[in-house]
Amino acid sequence: MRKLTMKDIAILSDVSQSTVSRVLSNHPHVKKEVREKVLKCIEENEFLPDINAKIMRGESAKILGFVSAGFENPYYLEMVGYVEKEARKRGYSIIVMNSEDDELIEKYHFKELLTRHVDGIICAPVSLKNLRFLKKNKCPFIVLNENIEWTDSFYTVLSIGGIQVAKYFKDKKFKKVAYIGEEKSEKYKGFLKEINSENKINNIEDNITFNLGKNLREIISKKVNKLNLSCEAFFFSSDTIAFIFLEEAKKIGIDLRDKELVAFDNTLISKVLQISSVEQPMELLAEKGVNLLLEKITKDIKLDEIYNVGLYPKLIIR
Amino acid sequence: MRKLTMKDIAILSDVSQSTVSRVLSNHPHVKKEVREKVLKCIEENEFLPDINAKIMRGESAKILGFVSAGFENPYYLEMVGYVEKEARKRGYSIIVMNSEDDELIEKYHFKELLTRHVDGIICAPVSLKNLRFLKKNKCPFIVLNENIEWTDSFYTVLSIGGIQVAKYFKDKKFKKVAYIGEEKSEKYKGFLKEINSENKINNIEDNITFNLGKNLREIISKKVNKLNLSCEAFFFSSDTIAFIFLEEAKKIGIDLRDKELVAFDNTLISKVLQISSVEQPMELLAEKGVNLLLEKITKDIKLDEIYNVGLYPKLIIR
DNA sequence: TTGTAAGCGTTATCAT
DNA sequence: ATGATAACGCTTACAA
Repeated sequence: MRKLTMKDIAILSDVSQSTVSRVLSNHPHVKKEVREKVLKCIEENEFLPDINAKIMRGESAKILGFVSAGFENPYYLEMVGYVEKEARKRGYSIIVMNSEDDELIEKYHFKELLTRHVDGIICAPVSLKNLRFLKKNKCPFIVLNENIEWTDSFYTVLSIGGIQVAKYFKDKKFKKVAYIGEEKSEKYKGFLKEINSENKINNIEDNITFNLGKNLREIISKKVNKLNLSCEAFFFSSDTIAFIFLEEAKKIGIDLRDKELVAFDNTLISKVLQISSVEQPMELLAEKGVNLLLEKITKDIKLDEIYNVGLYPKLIIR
Repeated sequence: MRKLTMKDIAILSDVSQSTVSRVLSNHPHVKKEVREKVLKCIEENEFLPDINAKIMRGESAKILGFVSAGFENPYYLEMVGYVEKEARKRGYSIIVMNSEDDELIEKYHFKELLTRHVDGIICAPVSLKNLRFLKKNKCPFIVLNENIEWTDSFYTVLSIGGIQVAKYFKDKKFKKVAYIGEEKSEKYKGFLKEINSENKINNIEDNITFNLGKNLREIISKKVNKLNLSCEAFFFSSDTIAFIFLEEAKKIGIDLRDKELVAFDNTLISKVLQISSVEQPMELLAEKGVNLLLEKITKDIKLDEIYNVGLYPKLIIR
C-alpha cells in the first residue's frame, strides 16, 4: 500500500493540492469551511507529510548527527542520552554514529551526514583533518569534550580536576601520594603542578603512567607490581583505570581499599566502589554544546565567533 | 556557498546531468574517457550526492529508527551501541530516540520516523497501541527485549534466569533464601517455580516485592527494614536494585556482603560489586533483531511469518 | 554512447 | 480564496 500524499488528500477532499499544503502550513488565506474539511480528511487518513520533499525544497531537515570516537567508555553512551534529550527539546532528531577511533570511518560518517543534509554535527572527534573537511563543507559542528582552538568546543578543564585532587591530598596532609593513569593528560599536569606548588607538603612517590590502548587490562596488569605501598593516597586518571587497577592489585594480593583513593569521571563505577571521583559536567556540556550549535544553525548570526567553553569538574568525596 | 549538485558537475565536465548520474551509479553504457573525466571532476570537487532526492525517487533511505522507552537503565544505552554497530555493518544509519516511558512521546517519534521514511524501526516499546499504529502503516519493526506475541520480538527468557538462580541456591544447599525486586516478573515466577519443585530443599523466607517506579531508591528504602537476616542467599531482580538495596541496607547498619548475593543483568554494577548476576544476551539480541529486520526489509519475503526469539540468559558466578 | 524529459512530494509564485 | 505551475536533485525510460 502506497503512502498517502497531499495529492491524495486533495482528491479526497475535492480541493487542489496547494490548498492542502496551505492548510497544513497554516496559511492565512483559506476559507474556514475548506480548512476544516481538509483537516478532517487529514485526520481520518492519518496523513503524514513527507519530510524529504520538504528538505528538497530547502527546509531544514531538523536533524543532527552525533559522531562519537567510540562507545566502549560508558561515558560517551551517556552523552547520547543527553544530546538526544537536548536536541528533542528543540525539535531535532539525532543520527548516532560510532567511528571506532578510526579516521576513515569517521570521514565516512561525516560524508554520510552531509548527504543527508543534517543541520549540524556534534562530535567527539578522531581526526582534526576530518573536522577541517566539515568546515570546508560549511557544515556547522561542535566538538564535545576536547578543546580544539579553532572551532567551537565544549570540554572539561581536566587540569582543574587534577588540582582539586592535589589540594584534597594536601588538606588531608598525606605525605606520600601516587598518580596512576594516562601519561599525557591535563589531569596529571594539574595534579603535578599543584603538588609541587609553593606550599608543598607532599611528594609524588609513585607515578605509574601509560598510554591508553585497546587492551587496558593487559597494560595495567604489567604495571601493577610497581605499586609503592608506602603511599597513603592514590589518584587514578579514570574510574575504569581505578577499577581494573584495584582488581589486578587484588589478584597479586594487594588490597588498596584502606588507602585514600580518588578516581576520575564519577561514573557508576566509582559510585559502586564508593570511592571519591572527579565528576565531569557531561550533561551541562551536552546541553551547552547542542544549544550553541542550534543557535548558530537557526540564527546564523555571529557565525564567525568561536566558542571554546571549558567547564570545571567537581571532586565528589566519598 | 551552495552545495554542489550533479548539474554543477555536469557543466564542469561538459556532459549532461544524466551522464553524471550514470557514472555514479556505475551504469555500463558510458565511454571510458567520459567516465574518467567525470570521476575526476567529482573527486576534485568532493561532490556528495543528495540522498533525499534519491529517497524521493523511491530509493531506500538506508536508515533505521531506534526508539527506546528510556535511557536511565544503562542497559538500553548499551543497546544503542550494539544496534548501531549491527546496522552499520549492513550499511544502515540509525536515528536514536527516547520516549521517556511516555505513550505520546513514543507516538510522536514513530510519526516522525514515518515522515522520514525510515526503512524500519527497532524498539523497546511503551505502548502496544503505538506498535499497532506502526503495523497499520506497514512500517517494518521489531521489538527488543519484550515478548509480544503478534509481532517480531527478541527477548531474554527471564524465567530461565530465575530458575538458574534457584538451582544454584539448591546446589549450595541454602535452606532459607530471599527474593527482592519486581513483583510481576518472569524472573520471580521462574525462581518460585524451581524453588517449589519436586526436589524442594529450601524455602523463600523473605520476598520483598514492589513495582518499579520513578523513584526507585525511595521505594526500596521503605522496604529495606523488612529484611529477614536469617536468609543465607538473596536474589535481586536487577543489578540496580541490588546496588540500591545494599546501599540502603548499609545505611541502617546491615551489611549483606557476607551473604550469597545474586543479581540480574550483569551490568558494570555487579562486575564492580563482584557479585553473581544473570547475564542477558543483549548483544546477540540486538544482532539477531537488526538482522531479521533488515532481512524483512530487503528481501521482503516471508513478511507474514512472525519471529518470536527468546534467548537464554546465563548465570555468571562471582 | 549520450542527451532530453518526466516524475518523486513538497512549497511558493503566479494567475485567476 | 484557490488552482496551476515551477522548482528542489536525483534516476530512468525514451529518443537520438
